Amino acid sequence: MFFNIDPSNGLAIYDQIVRQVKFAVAADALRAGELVPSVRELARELAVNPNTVSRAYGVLQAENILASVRGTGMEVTTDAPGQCRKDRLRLIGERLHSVLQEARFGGLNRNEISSLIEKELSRLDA
Amino acid sequence: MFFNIDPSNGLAIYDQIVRQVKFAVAADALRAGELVPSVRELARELAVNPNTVSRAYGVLQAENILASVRGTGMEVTTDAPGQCRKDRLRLIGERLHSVLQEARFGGLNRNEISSLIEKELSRLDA
Amino acid sequence: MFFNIDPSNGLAIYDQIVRQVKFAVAADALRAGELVPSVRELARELAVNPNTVSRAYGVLQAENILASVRGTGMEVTTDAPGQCRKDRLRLIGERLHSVLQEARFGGLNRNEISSLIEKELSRLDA
Amino acid sequence: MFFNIDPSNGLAIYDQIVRQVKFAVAADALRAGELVPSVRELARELAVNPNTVSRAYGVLQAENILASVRGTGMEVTTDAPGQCRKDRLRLIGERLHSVLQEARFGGLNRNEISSLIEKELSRLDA
DNA sequence: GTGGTCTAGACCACC
DNA sequence: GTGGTCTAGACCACG
Repeated sequence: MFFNIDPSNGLAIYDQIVRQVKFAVAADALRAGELVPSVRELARELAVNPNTVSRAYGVLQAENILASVRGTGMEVTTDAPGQCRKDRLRLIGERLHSVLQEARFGGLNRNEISSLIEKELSRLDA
Repeated sequence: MFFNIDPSNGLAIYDQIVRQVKFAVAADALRAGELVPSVRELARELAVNPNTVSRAYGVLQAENILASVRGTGMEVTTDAPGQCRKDRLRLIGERLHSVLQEARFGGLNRNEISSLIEKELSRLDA
Repeated sequence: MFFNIDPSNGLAIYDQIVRQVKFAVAADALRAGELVPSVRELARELAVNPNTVSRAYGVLQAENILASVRGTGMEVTTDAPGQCRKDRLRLIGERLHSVLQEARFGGLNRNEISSLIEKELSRLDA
Repeated sequence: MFFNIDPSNGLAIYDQIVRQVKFAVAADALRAGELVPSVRELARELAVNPNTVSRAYGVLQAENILASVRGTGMEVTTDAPGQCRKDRLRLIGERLHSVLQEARFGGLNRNEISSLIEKELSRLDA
């Protein structure tokens, strides 16, 4: 599937799952009405406890991104795509803001920040 | 002083203090031999529990950034400046990498990422 | 304390806790700024697993009824009283509606329903 | 038919079916010897999985409300009417008790409870 | 001491 | 098979 968890991320695992489901919906990799992987399946895939996945799905349900269909699974709501596209920029923007703020506060000038960004962007492509 | 703590940062408070002390040293705002604020003073200033500051100082002591001077306080070691300048890019780079990775994974293309960065950079200047 | 859990209620335990906290706030038994019982304490008192209490508190946090104070506990927010007083009638009204609907549907006429209510109300006072 | 299922009721669907069959018998809408709808027919009508209906009928059979007639279907037993009329008040009374208990516990006084009941009763007639 | 997170494993209701 | 709930017990960060 389209998820990758990084335990040393700082973010809680369940939160990473929440974010990645949102991103997958925002990127049309998951569409309205589609079923997300079952709790057990995703747990196995990510080598994570089912409860952790269940918790993430619970959060997404509370945010009206997913809805449970009895005995069938969890499906993406019709509201989800719009909401997730809106969320995506906000979620990433918040983290980016926090990092850039620290960089600036840490005494890096704009040039140093830019070159650091360039370096990390090319590292990403590799 | 030169510290600002953001409790909703994801990073633990003590870790934010550790990082900011390192950054202050890297930026020459704190020089070798200088005394850092006392645990109590900094705790009051940041509206944080003294134990939290104490823990941060403990970590910095273990990394040989700070050394305790009996009856006086904690001073910046002579090794600190070099070490902190080295650390600074690494610490910020790691967080930046994590965010950019999420952005890329989240389906943003290079242009969208760049414009998001521009937006956050200008927000920072404001 | 002011909570009583009924495992054979149909409602999940964590949901009963959520509702009862709301009711306690609505009834001014818990006021804004006050600390609710700690997770472990309430768990012990109700003879329930701490995770169950924690989950209830998590829901209340998400609804902005409680806020966690690092290392101290969970406190009632300033928004809580108004919100809980609004919620109380709705929550009870919903259950009442469901029961009365069933009674009516079950072929009881208004008189029979009224006398059943009277009977249960006096049972309550006993 | 005379059934209405509410999935957000708290009660399990199969239990709602059990109760409603009992109520229909108690109200003489179903009489001794009459055939209840087939599993498939009722399942289609309620937009519910046939297994769920089958389970409900199984419970009713175990309680001697229904009896299967080979090759024909399930019929209402001769014992059923008496038994169901007895059950009806008990089943509804139990739920009513639970709600009123919560209302009283939630800090509503007798007047507030009464006016809430009035409100819900008139809502029902509409 | 506090809450937050995670694991492991169980039982239930529903499909 | 599915999700929902609960228990038991662990570790972490924070005060």
